Amino acid sequence: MDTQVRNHDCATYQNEENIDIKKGPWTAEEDVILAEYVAIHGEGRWNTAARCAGLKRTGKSCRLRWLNYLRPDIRRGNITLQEQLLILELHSRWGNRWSKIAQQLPGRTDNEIKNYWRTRVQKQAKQLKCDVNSKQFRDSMRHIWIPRLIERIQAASRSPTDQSTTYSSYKDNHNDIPPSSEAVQMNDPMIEWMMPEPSRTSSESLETQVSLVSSVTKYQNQPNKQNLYGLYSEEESNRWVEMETLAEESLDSLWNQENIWFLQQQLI
DNA sequence: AAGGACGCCAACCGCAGCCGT
DNA sequence: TACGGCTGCGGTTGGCGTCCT
Repeated sequence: MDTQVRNHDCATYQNEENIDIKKGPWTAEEDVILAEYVAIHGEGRWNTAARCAGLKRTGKSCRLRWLNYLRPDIRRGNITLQEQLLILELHSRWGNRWSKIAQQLPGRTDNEIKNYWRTRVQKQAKQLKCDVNSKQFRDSMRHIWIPRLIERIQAASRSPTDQSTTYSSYKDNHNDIPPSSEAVQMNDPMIEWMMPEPSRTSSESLETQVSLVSSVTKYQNQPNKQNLYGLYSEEESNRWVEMETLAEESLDSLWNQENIWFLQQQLI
């Protein structure tokens, strides 16, 4: 295979390049050819790579295959709870900037995060009968999903065998988190505390970017402890309660046994 | 057992920005 | 400055596997 990469007549192939560009799934042989080419010549210059490696693919296709599949530091497996939390947080800040979000999750690709968002998160929005970019959905994410996600991570870190001990008590003490029209601004302190410090670099680990314990502490120390449902009209309050119930019901599908298993493995 | 519905994910497409000539 | 090639990004699609009836 190595000789196939090195000895291919690049100039000859250039003359044939438009004859039959291959599309569709990559074969194992193509993977080996591309991986060996990159190992020798490095990343970049993908059109040249496609030609000189003898791959009947476009440069774009080669780049995508390398970045999303062949790269040695690709992280396989389910999105973990911490990663889910970070994705939710970063998306609330940056929107559909998948590559930027992916930079904060080592080993994850923008494609993977994009797929995760579309298949999991947008599904939740659909179940809540609201648009994924709507204020309602952002509210439910910020006030229900993210706190509960943090709670689950905390619970897992406390007791790997007990995943459900504390959120109900947390809710009992924090049923005062209705949305307000001003509360969902991107510079809202409620969002800010969840974000990595601006001075931190993308090379820092996931764990250092999101201090989960301090996050929960800050969240629980929010000054507004009164039942703010009373500040809203009956219709608005009913809508919020309905949305919260729906979110609670649909939330469980966001995490699965694999995530719990992963967390447990981290704690062993 | 069969087939239709659904979810997931790899891969493609179009576009924009950058850079060298 | 204009142009063409390359790269990267976000949106979309199609195929495959699983689930459900």
